[in-house]
Amino acid sequence: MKRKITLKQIAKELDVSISTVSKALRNSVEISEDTKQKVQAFAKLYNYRPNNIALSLKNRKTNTIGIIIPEIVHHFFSKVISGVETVANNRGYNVIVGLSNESFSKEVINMEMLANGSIDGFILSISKETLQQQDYHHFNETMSQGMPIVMFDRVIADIKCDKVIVDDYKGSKNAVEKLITNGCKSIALITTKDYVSVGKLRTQGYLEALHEHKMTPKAELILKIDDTLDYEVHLDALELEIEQLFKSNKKIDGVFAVNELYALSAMKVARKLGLDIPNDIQVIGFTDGVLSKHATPSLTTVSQHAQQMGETAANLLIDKLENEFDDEKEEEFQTVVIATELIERESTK
Amino acid sequence: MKRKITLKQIAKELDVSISTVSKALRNSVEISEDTKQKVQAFAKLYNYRPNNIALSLKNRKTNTIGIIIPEIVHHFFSKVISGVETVANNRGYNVIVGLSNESFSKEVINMEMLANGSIDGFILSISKETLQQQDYHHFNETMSQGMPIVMFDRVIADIKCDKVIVDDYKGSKNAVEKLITNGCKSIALITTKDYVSVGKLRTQGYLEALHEHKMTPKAELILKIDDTLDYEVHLDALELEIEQLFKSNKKIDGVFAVNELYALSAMKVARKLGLDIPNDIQVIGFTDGVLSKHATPSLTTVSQHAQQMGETAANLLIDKLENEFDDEKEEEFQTVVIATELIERESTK
DNA sequence: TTGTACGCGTTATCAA
DNA sequence: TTGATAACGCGTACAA
Repeated sequence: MKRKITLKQIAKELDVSISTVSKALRNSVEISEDTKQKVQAFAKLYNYRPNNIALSLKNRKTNTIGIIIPEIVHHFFSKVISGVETVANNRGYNVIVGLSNESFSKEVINMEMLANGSIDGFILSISKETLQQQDYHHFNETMSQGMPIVMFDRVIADIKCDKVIVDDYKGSKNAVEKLITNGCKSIALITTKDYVSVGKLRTQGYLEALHEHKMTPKAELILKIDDTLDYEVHLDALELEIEQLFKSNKKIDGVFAVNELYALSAMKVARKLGLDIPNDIQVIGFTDGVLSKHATPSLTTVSQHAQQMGETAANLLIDKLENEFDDEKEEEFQTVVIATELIERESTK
Repeated sequence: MKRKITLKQIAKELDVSISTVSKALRNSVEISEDTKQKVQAFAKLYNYRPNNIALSLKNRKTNTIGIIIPEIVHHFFSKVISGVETVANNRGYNVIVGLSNESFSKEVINMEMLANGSIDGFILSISKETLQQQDYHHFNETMSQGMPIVMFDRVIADIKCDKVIVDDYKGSKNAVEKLITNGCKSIALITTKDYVSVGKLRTQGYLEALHEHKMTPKAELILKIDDTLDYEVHLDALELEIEQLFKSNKKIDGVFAVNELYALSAMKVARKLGLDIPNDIQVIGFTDGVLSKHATPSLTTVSQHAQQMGETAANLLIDKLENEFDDEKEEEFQTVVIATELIERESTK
């Protein structure tokens, strides 16, 4: 078990100084051809590679970006990571992953852990608990230390940083309009509590679509789910609530759900009640997931282009990292909006 | 924009030496109470945290583990990461993720990038291309440099390192036995080409189960899919092949598929051909995925306990990292087998 | 053309 | 009780 070879060892072996070796390997004109050849051959033989950590320390730059997400076992987030990773790798960066598990304290701890020199900047999506508590000091502190943050999907308007979001509002509006165009007269909405910003925006899109088509929103058609519950319990409760909704509003002929699971649950309950999809009831979900594609019937959804969100976020962050010259200028932050796309499948006519 | 504060700056501010500050912060008995208090208060005020990179360089230990997987947008792999991350965080480690995208060269490049000091050890699952080319030099080189590797799921018997695998053989055998017990007389197998070790083992389990129940395996009931194709093309081709299989073997009353997608496709085709599940045909898949749970009918599967695999791998790796005292002793490698579990749902009787 | 010295931030050892 | 020094591995300005 031989340790990785260092400049020092090469220098010793070849009986030259460390800096000579360093220069020779970087093909400096200061060094004679002879020495260069000798050193380079030796380095190649022993497969010399500069130590990243030493470089990071010296350059005060790690070439690593940290990504903090609420959950990794989730198609949307893993797709975002995939996008980040692709761009990061192409531009010479590594990606280090932290999971908040939707917990405020884990989010804080993870960020502190990484902020102490391990990374150059963050890409993150805020945990539900943080959104609820509305405690954002850790983001501001991180940035005040000169570490840039790019937020995606779950963002906060008040925080000054780059952001990548989806046009939740417009995407939802389009989806609901699609249902209206398809002839739905009584459209239910299955959404989350309002503190999740995206849930709120998607709800607004729903309302606006109804409004524009002179349809009166009815409170009894809007189901706001408390998604802080344990997953299994949540799912059962969800189905019960949806069943209740359908039973007390027999006229429902369209459902817009703000995520994939809600949409699938709606389809399941509808089937159970003997309703045909899409003839009796049409359903649209909001997501990029695999479930939609393979469901029976397959689910029409608003696609978020998660991969593209990740790529965009990574580019924004790396651009910022590599353009620190404008230190004096007032910092400018961008918010990139990724267009959604309605993917029509079998759950709509 | 204030940079993170360092020992040096604190020392300068308080007009003491760097080493005094360092010792005071670590509560050394060498330092007077007075000085300690002064230094600690100041450090707290400025939120001092030791720089990880400097520590890594000094200690030659990064407290970071690298995980290389073929694909992150995949329920199984993201669950493994989740397991790794949980254990790693609890034991004071960070996780840095590299994706091979099933490509040999990306796997090599990613590993080289991380092996140059960024991490202390690897957890990985081998890419398909690597398995096909059977070129494993990068694993051996990495290990010969003293960097431990723990492989999971897709492993190679010849490589000497710790491994975490699932009892693919037994899991498959159990699944097929379940079908037999449930009365299936003609059981089809949908599997991958043999170079994917897990595909091979699962095929063997299938054969053994038939054998033990004195059923003769028939070549025409075994469908070996070439899964190197592009995903979309692959899926269409897959369904065609399955349809062909069903049409030319009308007696098939049971299907065992080595992954979730194959199983779902089988169900889809069966439905299309007017077969009822589970009455006409019973289906079992092999995986941990979400699809199985939410499919219609929900799919009986062999669960791999991906999360547990990740946790086990992380513990193995960290144990090894923290027990390097037995340098002289012959290194011992373990292979931990995680038991599978048959999760019965609606696709079997 | 080569080598010395320094600094990145930290800790450990030894000297004062 | 405190401080100076060396070392981790590297690159570079400057001296020889």
